[in-house]
Amino acid sequence: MIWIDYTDATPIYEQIVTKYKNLIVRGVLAPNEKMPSVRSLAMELSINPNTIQKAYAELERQGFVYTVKGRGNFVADNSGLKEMKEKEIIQKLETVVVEAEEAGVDLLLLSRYLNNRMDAGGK
Amino acid sequence: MIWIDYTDATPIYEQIVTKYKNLIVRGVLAPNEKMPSVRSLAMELSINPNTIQKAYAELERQGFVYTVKGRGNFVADNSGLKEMKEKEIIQKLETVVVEAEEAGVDLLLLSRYLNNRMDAGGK
DNA sequence: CCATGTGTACTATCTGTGTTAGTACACATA
DNA sequence: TATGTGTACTAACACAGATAGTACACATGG
Repeated sequence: MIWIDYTDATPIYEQIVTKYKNLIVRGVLAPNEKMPSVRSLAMELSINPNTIQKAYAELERQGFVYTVKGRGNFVADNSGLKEMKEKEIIQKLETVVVEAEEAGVDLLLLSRYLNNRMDAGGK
Repeated sequence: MIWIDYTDATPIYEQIVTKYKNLIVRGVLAPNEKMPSVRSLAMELSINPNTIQKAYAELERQGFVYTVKGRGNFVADNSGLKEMKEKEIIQKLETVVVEAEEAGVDLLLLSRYLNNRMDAGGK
């Protein structure tokens, strides 16, 4: 279902968090669907169970999954998750905008890039 | 001239690199103008000279300053620096765009935010 | 009841990065 | 010659990420 990019400096547990958030927000994983167990996912990805545990704890903290002791982790049923993810992305966009402003780069440059990018993606 | 934000998780030397790149690109620092010495800037910011050295080495590596041994660091004279900074920012925007796509978030959301942001900034 | 699978909580260890501290040396200039 | 400059080291510390191993509590199906 997911994979790890070892050429990416992003910590493994963060990659797992991001990828599962995307799967959940896109609806690939249905609400209340069971997540892979900590041990099985660790086996599948060939990484340490503690790292999976850390990722799951973060997913739960952010409200994307809920945990039932002795049974496993399950996808949360929350229509607000997509909106949360959208706000997260807008926040990152804002960070880029601020950096552009501080460098004296015209935001029109970003706007043009984004528009071209949308045309290219929707072809 | 610059300051360090200790509430920011970004490493000190990276903050210094980013801030001086902005000052140079904006023309606040003129080409061939002398940069603060490693030791004096370390004193001014109350941080270790080695950290400044690391920042200056990075600035030189990226072509924003040049070094004359025994004399100091000086702002590079290169009209392409602004374009380099622009490409760097576009690259960060692209990263956000990819994350949006992976989460199934409509790029129109980003475009609308950016346009509103430009109107607000240009008031 | 019991074996198994589950989450959870520890401790210990290793690695890499960021930072500080201290020393030393070569070069440029007044 | 004294001072200011960049540069190159080594050592030490703190922290984050990751691994390894162990242990315990809970849920479920036989």
